[in-house]
Amino acid sequence: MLKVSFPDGAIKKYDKGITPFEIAQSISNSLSKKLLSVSYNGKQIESSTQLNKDGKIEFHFWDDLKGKSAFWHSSAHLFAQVILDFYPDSKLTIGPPIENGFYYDVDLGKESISENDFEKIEKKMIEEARKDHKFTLRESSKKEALNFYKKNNNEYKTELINELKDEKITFCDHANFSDLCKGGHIPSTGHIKAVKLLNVAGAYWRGNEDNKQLTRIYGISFPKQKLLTEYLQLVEEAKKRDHRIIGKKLKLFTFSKQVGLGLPLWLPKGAELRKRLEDFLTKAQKEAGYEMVISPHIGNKKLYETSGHFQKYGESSFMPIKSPSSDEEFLLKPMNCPHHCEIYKSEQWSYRDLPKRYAEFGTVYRYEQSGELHGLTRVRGFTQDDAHIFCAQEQLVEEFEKVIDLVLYVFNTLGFDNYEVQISLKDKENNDKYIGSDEMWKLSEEAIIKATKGKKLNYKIEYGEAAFYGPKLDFMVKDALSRKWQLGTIQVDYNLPERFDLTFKNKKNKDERPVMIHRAPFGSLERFVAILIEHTGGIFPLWLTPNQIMIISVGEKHEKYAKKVSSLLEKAEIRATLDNRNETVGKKIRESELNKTPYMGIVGDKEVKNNSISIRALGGDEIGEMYIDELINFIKEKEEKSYSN
RNA sequence: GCCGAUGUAGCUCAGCUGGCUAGAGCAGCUGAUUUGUAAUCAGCAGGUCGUGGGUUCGAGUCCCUCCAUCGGCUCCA
Repeated sequence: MLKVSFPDGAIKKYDKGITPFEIAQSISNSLSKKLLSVSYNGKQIESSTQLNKDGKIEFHFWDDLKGKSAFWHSSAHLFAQVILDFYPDSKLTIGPPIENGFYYDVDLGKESISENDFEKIEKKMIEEARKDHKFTLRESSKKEALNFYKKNNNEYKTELINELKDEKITFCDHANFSDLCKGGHIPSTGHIKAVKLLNVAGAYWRGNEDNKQLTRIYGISFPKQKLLTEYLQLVEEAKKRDHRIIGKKLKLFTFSKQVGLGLPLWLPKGAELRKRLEDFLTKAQKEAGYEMVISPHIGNKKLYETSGHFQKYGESSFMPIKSPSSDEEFLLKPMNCPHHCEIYKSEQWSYRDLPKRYAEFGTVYRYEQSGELHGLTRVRGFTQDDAHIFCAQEQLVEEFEKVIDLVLYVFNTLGFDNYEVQISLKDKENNDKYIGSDEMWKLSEEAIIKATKGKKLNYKIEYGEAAFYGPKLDFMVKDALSRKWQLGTIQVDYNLPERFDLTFKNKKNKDERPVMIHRAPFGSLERFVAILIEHTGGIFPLWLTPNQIMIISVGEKHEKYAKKVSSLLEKAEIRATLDNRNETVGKKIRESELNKTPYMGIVGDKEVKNNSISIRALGGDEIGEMYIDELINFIKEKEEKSYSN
């Protein structure tokens, strides 16, 4: 007999060799029909796998992540089967489930595929799905597996098989189709009721630019047609929150071909909003012991040779600027750190002076590849809310923790609660991508991990994501379409202090090398504003919003009073805009709504008579009639509350 | 940089398989209207159809080049 325990704590006995599917069936028939996948002792298995050891069972359905991932993984198999029907000479590579759906990378050889081909593939997939083919896992030897892929010269699968350490290899079969696979499928294709292929893209084999580019097809599938419709609607809604669209509508920023690609132009409303963000951070930084510095937009090439940035990025960046009279060359400042190192060097420091914390809203220029540019999130000229902290080794972890506090304070105030904390370490296989000794790297990595643990953050380690001079702690936030962007970043650096020969006098009056922390809570103002727009849909907190209240006059005879109200508000430092146009009240309200103005104040006969104003909130809520000083207090109070922590 | 798609007025879009002076709404300008909680009415003006080439009697429409944008890949100091 076999003892199986359930998540609710119940333990039941079954005959050996029973399958999870049969267990589900024994509980209820409807349960087994919904069953998509199973974990047994923590490992995701097939619902048809015979159980021979005692263990803990967990059923997965559509509403949990493992259920979905089995569903999409299996859909990728179905896709692969159909792709081979239409393109028999193509070579399959990998096809994993992702956060929303799945993709499959295929080498189509001479063929190509476009979105016009999607419909026939989707149709065929559904046709095949309806035949309710069972997914079955089959063991095979390495040799057999290699032979199988030799037949169609699939060098990709061959490479994958050769890398597998196990002699036992598994295939997943359904219908007449087999794919190298380690398991985790839904019982049969019949569960798949709706399929949508989303887009085609090029993707390099194993993510390496030097390898062949394969065709990647993204798709998503559902157990009900209705879920697909809902999903597509959700995506449509999300697209409306695109910062590029809202930024245009709200007149926050623009781009001009004449000025240059990836060089944002901040319009008055956007510039003011950005200034408020800067002021907010400046205040927080002052309280945290930072000092503001300012450095120029260009720097001598030698400066970046000293820092090592030129050797690393010189070729792929804006070309040096030559001066008319000498051989000197200058670079557009691609980062602020070397400048801040020189600022540190301008004086002698004692251990008593440390830490020194230099902050600057430093505008930098980087030549991003053309295919990389993306609204405000990826640009060629941007302003970092940069700071560099120079401290003694024993201060490092505490300083790092303080920076974490600052980043979290910024995120909380702006309502970013859905962020991922990522420790970005170096790629151990590719040591030549990095500078600095192993010892320095070890110290830096330890400090970051220690501080992150000290702050009890839930973190994830990513290898190969470090900067070339040191590891980072990155705060990743998703945009409207779930793409992850690095906003806040904190980095430990032993390299630049070495390269710039930075020192301070320690207690024993000996020169000691400081450690450097690079940090930017926003990351860059551009990217931060972009993500903020996508999170808020353009409805900014009251303290940040471009226009706090729109004063709307009903008719011509109220214009004078409206003007008076608006100037009273402005005197009280409330951002009020007057709409005295010869338009209907309905139209003025509509436009104010579309501009996401938080409040509207209507003035007509009644208000002129009462010396008052009638307030309506964005979205239509009636707040009521109040006197002007009441309104001022009301807005001030709401503004205070709009800092969300 | 690479793969795929797209590119028509300031904005959002229509223009079928190539056929006479390229359309609409919004925005703009002018005039009327003086408005009470999401679009008042009328008139006017606005486009070398992304660029350069080609096919054709004829190209917004077909083909090629380049540029840009969008979705990915790679990259991201």
